[in-house]
Amino acid sequence: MQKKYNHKQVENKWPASTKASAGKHAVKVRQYNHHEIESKWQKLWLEKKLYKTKELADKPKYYVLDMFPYPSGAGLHVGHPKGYIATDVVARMKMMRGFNVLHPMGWDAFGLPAENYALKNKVHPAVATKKNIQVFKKQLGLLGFTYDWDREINTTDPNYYKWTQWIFLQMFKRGLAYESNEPINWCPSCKTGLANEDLEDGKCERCGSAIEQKPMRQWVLKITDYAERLLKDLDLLDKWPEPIKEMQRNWIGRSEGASVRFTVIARSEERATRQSSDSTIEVFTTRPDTLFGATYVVLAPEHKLIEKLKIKIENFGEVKKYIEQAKNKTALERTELQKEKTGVEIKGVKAINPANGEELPIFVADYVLGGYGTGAIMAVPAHDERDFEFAKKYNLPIKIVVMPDGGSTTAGNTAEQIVQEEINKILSEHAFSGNGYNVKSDFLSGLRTLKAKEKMIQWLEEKGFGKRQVQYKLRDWVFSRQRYWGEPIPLVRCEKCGWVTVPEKDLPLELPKVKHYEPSGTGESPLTNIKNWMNTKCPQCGGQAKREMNTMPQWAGSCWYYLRYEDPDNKKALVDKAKEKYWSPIDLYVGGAEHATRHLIYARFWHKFLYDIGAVNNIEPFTRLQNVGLILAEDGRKMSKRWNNVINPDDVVKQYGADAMRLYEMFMGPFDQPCAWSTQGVVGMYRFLDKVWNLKERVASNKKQDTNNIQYSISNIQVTLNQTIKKVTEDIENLRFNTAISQLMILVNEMSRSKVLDPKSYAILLQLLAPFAPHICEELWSQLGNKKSIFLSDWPKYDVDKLQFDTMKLAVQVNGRVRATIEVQTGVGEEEIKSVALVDKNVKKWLDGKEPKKVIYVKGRLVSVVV
RNA sequence: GCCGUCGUGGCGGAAUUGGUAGACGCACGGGACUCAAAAUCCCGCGAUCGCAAGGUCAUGAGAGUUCGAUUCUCUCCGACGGCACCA
Repeated sequence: MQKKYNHKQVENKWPASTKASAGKHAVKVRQYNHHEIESKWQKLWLEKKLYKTKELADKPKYYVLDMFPYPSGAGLHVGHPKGYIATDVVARMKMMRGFNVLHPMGWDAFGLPAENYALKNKVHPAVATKKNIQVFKKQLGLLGFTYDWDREINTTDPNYYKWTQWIFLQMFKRGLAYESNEPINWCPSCKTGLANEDLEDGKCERCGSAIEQKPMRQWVLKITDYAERLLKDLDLLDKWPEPIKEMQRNWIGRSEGASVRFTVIARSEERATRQSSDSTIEVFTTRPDTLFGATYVVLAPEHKLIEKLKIKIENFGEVKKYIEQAKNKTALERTELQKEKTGVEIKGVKAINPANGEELPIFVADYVLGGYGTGAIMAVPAHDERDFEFAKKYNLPIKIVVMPDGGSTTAGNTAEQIVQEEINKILSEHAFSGNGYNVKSDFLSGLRTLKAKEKMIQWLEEKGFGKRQVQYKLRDWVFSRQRYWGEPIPLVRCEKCGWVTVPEKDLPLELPKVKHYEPSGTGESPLTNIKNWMNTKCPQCGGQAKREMNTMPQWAGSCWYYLRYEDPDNKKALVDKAKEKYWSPIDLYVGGAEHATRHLIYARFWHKFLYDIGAVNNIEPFTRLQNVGLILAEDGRKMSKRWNNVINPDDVVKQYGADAMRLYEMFMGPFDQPCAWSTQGVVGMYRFLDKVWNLKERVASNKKQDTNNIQYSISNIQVTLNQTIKKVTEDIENLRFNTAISQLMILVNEMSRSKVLDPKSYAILLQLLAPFAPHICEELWSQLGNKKSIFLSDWPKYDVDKLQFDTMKLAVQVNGRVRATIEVQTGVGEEEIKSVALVDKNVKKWLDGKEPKKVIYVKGRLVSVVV
């Protein structure tokens, strides 16, 4: 792109006092005026459309993206832009390195917080959102980002959510969206159902209320169908932080094991007769090798078998009472009460252990979860801590079938006493849940745990008692919200046809504009009150029908937004045209680690689905992921209105300038680590920029008498300059901004020490600094006489031959301690260096006449002498 | 409880991945300039002994490998983050 600046608008005034020979105490020109420079260039960049992005065939593309913000009512604090600054630095450097860069921005504006804010302040969410976006946009504008605002997106724009709805429809058509009536997490304060991912310690992630379990009609997305791929493909993401991948692995929670069927019989205690029942209990276990140690079976309170066995159960009243109690516990209570396990025996029925035919008692207990596995377990108290606790409390038998390794015995001929000893040891405190070898296990006895598992699975499969099975902790995604401010779900309920999709041509299905949108709390969406919207015709048969009244959750819009930036006109049906994707996948994605198991899982899920239907051409959306470390307040706490410690970026920009603030946020520490704000730190950056500004006085003019000095300056500075080009380039690529800046400071310090400075070196400094401090560098660049923007210039390259000085200093160690420093010519060979080191007088002193045993030379570093 | 990350001056943090620990910045101390202050510039700045040259001790604690460890191994202590009755 060949853009030219109109320099009529830019006065290149050199300070009157500019003199190449700045004397020792020459009066300094005052600091640079950041107000003037920053607003001037922000305006010019915009006017000249420096950031206008186009698909170009002749340049490699680079797509760098921030997790787009939620435009809250509170505005930005200094922590928000940290990630945006980083992507901006990378974007600017990539631009200068010849890449065609896309660095867009948009708004994730649907969802609970926006709606709650609107309710509280008695404004319509649409109005509040619009206003908040304006504030955010203005604040971001002050920081001089490279956004192409022509590509701005907003998830609440019907033109946008048309495609959110479209994707939902595709999922529905392929059976990935289903209706369910299972109990779900219900927030009594937000008055809506929530997904597992929306909870924090059993509380609502948003408002902190205790979550209840409530059966409710809801739409659920079958993310579990993708569990295996979501897990496996993590291995492909070699540019993701390992901790984030680990968090996703844990969240998906894959475990291998077996499902085992226990036959249920009816046995009355008085009559001791055994009647068959046509029921079985299926359990999931990761330890099929311990099947011989099972001493009872437990059903979750939600287990359907209980109702089915009703007439056979002798103490049904008692059982029912327990189930009711369990139901009334909130998720929080259920986990908080884990110290004390409770349960009730279901009398009149027994389960048959398929391995040995033993009759086992059946319990109902809420330490078994209804939502995981089959909602039933075989209890092996000797080898599971929870079963152990429960068995102790209810005096149930504990049978040891696995022995820990070690001891003098070999598998197969275990001495009875040793076994008994181990048993006593184990039974005194804990279950033994580790691996070992089997005992008292019939055909498994003597086998090591891994082999025993395999053998048992084989046996179960042969006999038809069970099979190999994989389980995930990941649950399907509860996708409907009983709230107003979200995308309407494009489904219609017809009395005859059942659920029918809204035809694609009728999308977007717009959210009706209403006055009252308070949540009803009944489990129905507030949209229910809008009768003329709710009642509609069936698109299939034309009969009476009603719309789905729930809306989509906050995360829906952010699942695919990165694709929307591809399309500046917001018109094309780009979600279904894989081949037209120019920018995807994202080369660098930056955002907070708190999204590890929410947005980043949901988005990967949707992306894989879009891949399956041919809408995108790669299986992972985010090639490289980088986490931003939180900025804490000066007092070390989180920035919050509550603590009154929030720092507003507008104030910082006003006082010290956007460049100083950008520089400081990149310098404060390793990018991904949390760090406390320091206003003094910003002052330091301001001083640094001031130094850079004042350096221009030393840039030699064309006066002849400076020629010698320039030569001197060039040779003196060029090693540092080349080192700096190398380091800054590599550091920005690796997102190690703090060390890049410190290297720039080293260069500037050196330049300040020199009396004159050649314009070329100065220009290179400006180019290297420009991604961090774009305004001041652009200004100084233009003052050097450049007509084109510094960001259209080519990124400097370093000269490999000029990375080292002519001589190098080496440390000499004697027995591991540094005793001397020698200076040698760079090209000198190893043997010569060693002999130079050995004749050094300090080295001789420490050798004390002894002969060195060994002399080690580490290239360019040191010589180590061992005596 | 399980998984992960991390412990370096008064503070934020560097350290080429096993090679002179403390780069760079902040704070602090001294000096120059000034009537004075601010700003700016110069010098100093881990602890300790010494007038000095220089020595000794120092990267959470303890051990180990090595000529040499902030870096690798083991044990322990502490902080932060995630998950949590997931069978």
